Amino acid sequence: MEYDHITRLFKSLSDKNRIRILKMLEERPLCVCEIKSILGLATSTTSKHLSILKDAQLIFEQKEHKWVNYHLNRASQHVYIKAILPLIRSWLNDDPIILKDKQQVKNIDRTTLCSL
Amino acid sequence: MEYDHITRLFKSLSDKNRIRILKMLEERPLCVCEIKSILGLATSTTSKHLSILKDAQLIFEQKEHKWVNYHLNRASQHVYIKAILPLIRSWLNDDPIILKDKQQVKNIDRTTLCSL
DNA sequence: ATTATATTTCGACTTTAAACGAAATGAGAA
DNA sequence: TTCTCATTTCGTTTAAAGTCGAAATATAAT
Repeated sequence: MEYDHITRLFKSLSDKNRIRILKMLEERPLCVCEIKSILGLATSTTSKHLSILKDAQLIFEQKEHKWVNYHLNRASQHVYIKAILPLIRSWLNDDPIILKDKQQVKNIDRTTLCSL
Repeated sequence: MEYDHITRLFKSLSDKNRIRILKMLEERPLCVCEIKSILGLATSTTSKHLSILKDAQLIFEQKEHKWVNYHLNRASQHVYIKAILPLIRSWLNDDPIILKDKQQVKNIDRTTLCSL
């Protein structure tokens, strides 16, 4: 059923932490431990959120050295993703939490951050 | 928080019965008992789904005689609704379940349907 | 190979959501 | 007012989702 895709996509977008992740990824690709420390969640929880976003094809992963970088799937040819990502991109850009998250993305350094 | 609106909107879209309701409402306004009999759900469940879609501002209600008609909120000036409704409108139009639902919307008569 | 570390998977717990039937509400009709 | 009937609200049950910590996996550095 085609609308199983759609409900899964919308479900992946129905959690505030996942929206925050997507907005952070607009700045640059991020690894799990960077996202985890900005959101203040457990590593396992963060990983789960990322797998949900990946299943919905909103993001993809790319291994680099010892990290797994997650990227926004901007080049997707999937009709739903092509429609939704620009909407997310245009929304929430004045939200204080989103602004703070993005600022942190600019300031953090994963090499010092992740070895805790 | 602004993204509470967004997550509530996406959550309202993350259920297949609510997607079916929105697609049915593209045909014409419907009352609870019409929707209930097409979806095959209990009246109370159907009413709950409608209240969730109403809270998300995707639909609105209008009382007429003894029925409550639910309408797609096509004239909404809300930026999220203005963006999402046309997407839903353009999606799923070849899905067999959606097609069957819309056909039923054309054929049913609420006066005989609802007095059971 | 062994160690270190980033991430995922697993198991448990808590919260939230979907579903139903029954009872309450509210708006015509008699 | 009283009755009828469409809808909503309430209480309960079941299923799904979010969270954590611990264990397992995978990969880089020593």
